[in-house]
Amino acid sequence: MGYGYSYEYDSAAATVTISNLEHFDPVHTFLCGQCFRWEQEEDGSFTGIAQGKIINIKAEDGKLCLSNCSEDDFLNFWCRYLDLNTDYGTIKAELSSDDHLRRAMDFGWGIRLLNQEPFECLISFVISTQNQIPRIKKIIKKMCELFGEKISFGGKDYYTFPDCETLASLTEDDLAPINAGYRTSYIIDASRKVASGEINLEKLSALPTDTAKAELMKIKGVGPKVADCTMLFSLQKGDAFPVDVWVQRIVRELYLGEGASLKQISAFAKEKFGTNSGIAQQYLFYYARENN
DNA sequence: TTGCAGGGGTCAA
DNA sequence: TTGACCCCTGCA
Repeated sequence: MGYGYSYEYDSAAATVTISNLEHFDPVHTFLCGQCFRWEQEEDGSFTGIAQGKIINIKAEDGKLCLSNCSEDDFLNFWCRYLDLNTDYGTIKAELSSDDHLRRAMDFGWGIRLLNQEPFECLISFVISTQNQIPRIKKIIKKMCELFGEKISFGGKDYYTFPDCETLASLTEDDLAPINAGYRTSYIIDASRKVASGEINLEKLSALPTDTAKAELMKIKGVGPKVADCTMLFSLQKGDAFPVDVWVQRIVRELYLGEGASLKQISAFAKEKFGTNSGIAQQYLFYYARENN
């Protein structure tokens, strides 16, 4: 592979075991706030669904174990989803010239930026506005239960994220049971714009970040923060720097002082972290949130 | 028990 | 630039 790690596939157990993988920790990666649907199990492992596939990921003895995973799915999907072929060693070396960031990276050393599915990511962050994580998760879960497809795994039922056509066909009344409040109309607007092709999420990935951002912000309920999150977590825009209250707090405290405006914070990130802004944001965000 | 503030922002005026 | 906002939770 050329990225330091190697893997073994056990076809009888449908398990991929990855060895010598650095800079990856499931707890850091799945709980750093970039995703809402990876569930932590009692044994500390995580179960998640993407592309209609469900796997369990467990870190053990320095190895990473992917259960319910075919070799084909690993190579063609999960590898990219988990961002395993990005060289985090080099990125971290570049960022570590900054003392604050080095401390944040020591703390959240195992964060990787997932390459999530764009539509799910977009809707999830539309739901996240002016909301707290437990409620965000609850709303998304309910939406998947009502409008996704059921998949059984390990004796439990899981649900896929609904596709844009399904959500686009719904009314606000249909969505009332998920209790998303005023975000309900945003969900419908976003779904209809994607389903109709007015917004082509896959194509946005190839556009310059500013252009893609402006496109996304044509959707109701999508402002600068939601657009940045969607681009960073699902459209491979590593230079996107989502500024939420936590990032505002920590950037003001560590770098710019109390008076810094939102605009100044964005400009600061662009200048200081450049193409690595997104990953820098995740380390800072996780560090700020876990340590208040 | 009840009431109130505030939350991973965004919209509309 | 400034309130209002659905709903939920934590805390007097």
